[in-house]
This record gives sequence, structure tokens and C-alpha cells, in this order.
Amino acid sequence: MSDRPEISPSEWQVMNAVWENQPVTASVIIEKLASSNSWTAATIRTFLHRLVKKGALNYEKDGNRYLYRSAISKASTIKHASRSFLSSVFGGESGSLLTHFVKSSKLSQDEIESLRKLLKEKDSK
Amino acid sequence: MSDRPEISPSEWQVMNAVWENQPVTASVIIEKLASSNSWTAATIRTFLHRLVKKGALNYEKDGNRYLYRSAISKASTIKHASRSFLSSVFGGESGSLLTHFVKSSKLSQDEIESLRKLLKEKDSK
DNA sequence: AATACTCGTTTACAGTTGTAAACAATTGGT
DNA sequence: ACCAATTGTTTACAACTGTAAACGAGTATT
Repeated sequence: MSDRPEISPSEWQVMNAVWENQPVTASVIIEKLASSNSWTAATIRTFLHRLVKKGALNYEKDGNRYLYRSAISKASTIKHASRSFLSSVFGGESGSLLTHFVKSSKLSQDEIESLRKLLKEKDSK
Repeated sequence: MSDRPEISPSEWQVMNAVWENQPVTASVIIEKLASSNSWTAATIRTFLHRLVKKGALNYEKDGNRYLYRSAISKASTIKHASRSFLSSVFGGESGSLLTHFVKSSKLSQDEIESLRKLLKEKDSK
């Protein structure tokens, strides 16, 4: 169970919707994603199907519909995708990545404080 | 000239090598990337070719070889890829992204200081 | 001059992705 | 009981990716 599936950008939309609502039916996912992405129901069902095939989702029958739940954790999936992105786009240099995102993001005062706190935990140790 | 090409992970390797060495011949790129990626020369030439077709690279003939240079800036390409990644994987929440990367990165004291400085510029204004 | 080497170009081919329609089975309404 | 709607399954198809070999033209070496 250690062959992390690659999740495409569209599939990420679906995975995020599942993580936030699981266990969840296809129609709920469709309702959440169709309009914001201009996807038809058929398209979203295809994504669900592929994610099951990839081992990223499980389902359990509930009458004639499925209840989907994730088969991989959000944390580990984020970790995997982040590593790949860091490596491709920033050549593995997390310092550059962080610089870029701090510069290009608008952050609330709370978020800034929370980052300061994390940085404090990082240094002097 | 505003239809940003999508750069695949393998192509990012090539783009990074071009940005760092341009103008540069195919053989130099091959030398830099072949062994670390277990790619044959033919594979790398294919990537160069595709990047030219996508409009991400230009070339100029120099005898019988080409001198490649980027046709798109590293900064804007990073910005584009970062936006997509942030949106897919972190649902657009840069705070979450930053938290994740600060937590999962080992940072030098200098990098930490430099991030503190950036945060200072961000807040109270 | 003949041959080997190097370059770029073309072709190959399977797997992934985006995007959906067609189809079959089941269920809910009348 | 029948028909319409819903759900999942199958099929479709082009573009993009990873991975390279084959090929043709020019160049350097013998």
C-alpha cells in the first residue's frame, strides 16, 4: 500500500471535496464542484471512477449509490505533491519557495503571527 | 505572447538548466541532466524540441548546432506554476501552504532571518 | 574521398488527463 | 405496472507526457 498515486489538478478538486465531506455521494461532490469548474456531472463521475481505480478513494454501497471516502490521507498526499512541486519548480530549495510565497501572498495578521511562531520553533535549537 | 505554456515536471528540469546556462547548446543540457535523471540524449532533445514548439524556448543557429535561450521569464513561469499548485493542492490558502513548508523544511539560520524580515515588511501597514 | 560522429527532425507508442456521451441497471413517482 | 430520473459503467477521443529509436544532413577524422 505504498505506491502513491499521482493526483492530477482536476482530481485534486475532487479529493479536496471528498476530504471535506466524507463519506459522501457522487451527487454531493457534483453539486459542490460542477458550477465552479464548468464540469458536467459525467466528467466528475469520471474523476471519481479514476480515483477509485488509482486507489485514492474507496466506496461502500448505500442502496444504489456509493458513499465515497478517501483511501489516502490528505496530509500524506499533500506532502507528496509538495515535495514534487518543490523539486521541479524550485529545484528543491525550500528557502526560495518560501520567499516566493511570502512575497506573493496577502497574509492576515494572525497568519503572520503564526508563521513567526513556527519560525521561532525552527531556529536556535 | 500571453498564452502561458504548461511546463511538465520533466520540462521544468530542462527549463531550469536553460535559465542557468543560457544561451546553451543541447549537448550542455544533456550533460547536465542525463545522468541525474537517467535520461538518454534523445529524450532530452525531445524535451527541448517540445519546449520550442510550446514557445517556452527560442534558439539561434550557431553553425550546425542551436543555442537555446528561454522565451519566457523564470519569474513569471514560477509565478504561474505556483498559483496553480496553490490552488489545486492548498485550495488557494497560502497560509496553509506556508505553514506546511515551514514545518517540513530544514532552514538555515540565514534563511530564517530573511523570512522574518519579509514577514516584518508584510505586517503593520 | 570515405567513414564515423554529431545534430536536429520525424516517428513511435503506451499511459495520463480533460472532457464527455452512451448505455445499462435500479429506483422513485404516478 | 410503467415511465422517468438517477446512478454507476463503458467507451471515446484528442492533447499532453515520458521515453526513446530511426533517420537524414552536415562535419570532422582518417
